Order: sequence, then structure tokens, then C-alpha cells
Amino acid sequence: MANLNAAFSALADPTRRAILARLALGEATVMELAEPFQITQPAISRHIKVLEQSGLILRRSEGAKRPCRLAPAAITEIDRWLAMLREALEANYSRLDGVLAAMDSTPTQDRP
Amino acid sequence: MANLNAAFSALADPTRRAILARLALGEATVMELAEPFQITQPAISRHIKVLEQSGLILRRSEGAKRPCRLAPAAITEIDRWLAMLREALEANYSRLDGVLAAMDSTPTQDRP
DNA sequence: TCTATATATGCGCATATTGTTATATAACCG
DNA sequence: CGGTTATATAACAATATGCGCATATATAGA
Repeated sequence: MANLNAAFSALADPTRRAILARLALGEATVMELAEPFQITQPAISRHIKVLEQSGLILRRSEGAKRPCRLAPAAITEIDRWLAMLREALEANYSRLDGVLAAMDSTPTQDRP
Repeated sequence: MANLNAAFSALADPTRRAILARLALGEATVMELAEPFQITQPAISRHIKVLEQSGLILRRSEGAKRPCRLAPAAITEIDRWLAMLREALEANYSRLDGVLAAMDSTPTQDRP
């Protein structure tokens, strides 16, 4: 639960989300990731470092290149946390549905 | 896609995530939300403001109280964005499974 | 070895975030 | 009306973040 800080913080930046979206298509190098953006390469390198330290991406070495790819673990962890909220909302909806159904079918029903 | 900045940024703070977790149990007032924490009430008020402005929570007025509850829309939006990564990872796994299956069942299979 | 390519890091600056204290606003209660 | 409760805002300090520029490191290749 500690890494959620870093993971959500990393996701809060649109450049970093765009990088992740690109990585969803497959592994990519720093230069490839930097290409669509107007900011400098050092800035991209730092974004990548943030993503790496947050656990959202993994890297390997291929000569001078350091390709990046998505890291399943962190994404799963985030998903698990959000599931809590999702389920809470679903539960609320169910409850509401129940109330509405009760109102509809049994107006002023007797209940000991 | 614009609100994702604010939403993820809001989620990056553990106090705010704890507030959301509390709200998953149901509506709560500022004082109720502040109770488990050691930080001051103004600090909690500001966390709530951040959550509200990010769209993650909704509020109503009940006399002097301003109870908070989870907002389905923002949470759904986050979920949709993460689904992209989730599906990408699943696709990668499938591809890997395919490769492994091919290696296992048909070593050096001919393919025009 | 010299040079080009790929990536990382240090520095300085502008801006944002978080917490605290003090205070303001709003509604309830007697 | 006056006091209490609930919540918000202002002002300030400390810290963090993001960017560009310049530069360092690492590998490839002639």
C-alpha cells in the first residue's frame, strides 16, 4: 500500500500517462518515447525515472538503449485499490435499487 | 481526459485515499472524516476540497454540515483509463502464451 | 582511439503542495 | 441576541516538482 503514493503521483502527469499509453502498444526506447513531445530529452528521462521508481514500468538494457515496458505488478496493485471504491459504488447502487424496488412494489408495506 | 490530472493527483496522497476509503463505507461529515487523523481540521478541509475539485467526491448541505460521498463519474473515468493498461498487459500475456504454446506444440513448424 | 548515438544527472528557477495558526462564515440552540 | 458547533479561508514556512541548459556516462562503430 506504500507504493500507491508513488504510482498515483506518477499517473498524475499527462506526459507520463502518454508514455504509459505508448508503452501499452509495446516496448519502446527513451528516444522513441520522447519523439511525440516538445519537451527535451532530459525531461523525458526524468519522467521515465519517475515511472520506473513508482514501479509502473520496467527496463532492460540493450547496448546503449534502455527500453521500457509496462510493469504488471504496480498496475495490478492500483487496480486492487480502486476496486474498493468501485465495489463501494456498486454496493450503493444496489442499495438504491433495493430502495426503489421496495418503494415501487410495496408502498407503505407493514414490517414488524 | 483532462480531469485525470486532478483525480490521480488527489489519489496520490495517503490521507486523501484514507478519506475515500472511509467514504466507501458511506457518507460522512468533515469532522467525522477528520477524526482518525492527527492533522488539523483546516488541513482536512483542504484535502476534501482537493477531492471535490478533482471530481472524486460530491457534497451536499445539511444545516451547518457538509457531508461528503463518493462520486461515481470520476472513479469510472479513472477505471476506464486504467483499463487501457490492463488490457495491454493482458494482450501481452496472451501473446506470450501463444509463443509458449507454439514452442511447446510445434517446434520449428513450417509456416508459409 | 576518435566520434556519434543513447541516456542520465547537476544546477537554477518558477510554481505548486502541505501543514500550522489565526480568523472568518454559517447554522443551531437556548 | 449570544454562545457553540461545523466548516472554510488567509497568511506563512517548508518542501517538492517540472523545465531547460549544460554536461556526464555508456555503448557502438569507423
